[in-house]
Amino acid sequence: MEREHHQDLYERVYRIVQQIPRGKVTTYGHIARALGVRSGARLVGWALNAAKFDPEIPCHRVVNRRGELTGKMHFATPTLMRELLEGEGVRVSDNRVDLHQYLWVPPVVQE
DNA sequence: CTATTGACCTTCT
DNA sequence: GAGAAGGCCAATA
Repeated sequence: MEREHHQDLYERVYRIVQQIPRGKVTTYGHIARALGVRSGARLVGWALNAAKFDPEIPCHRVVNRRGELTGKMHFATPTLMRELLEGEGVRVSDNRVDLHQYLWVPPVVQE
């Protein structure tokens, strides 16, 4: 049995982010909860920050619990995240998306 | 090595 | 219902 290292956790985060359907978004808390760490939502942010230059990972589909685009300033341009979401049909108003309409809950990862 | 910060969340007041 | 505090894990100074 392999012990869980942080790299494995990062890999799981990337895997879930890649599974986010186009036109949908999810939150850091849901990803952390799907991974089993209830209060490890900040880790998701760090994981995405480490792979924000990877085009294979749609980091723009991850928002905070309020639906705000808190990570937009960490993209190449401050408006890139919003433009990517709008390009997928997600309506962004006041730097915020409607989670009741676009939220996608990731399945719980079982090992 | 300790202290502070960070793309956050839950719970208590 | 809104606001404050605590907690969690990892990275940086």
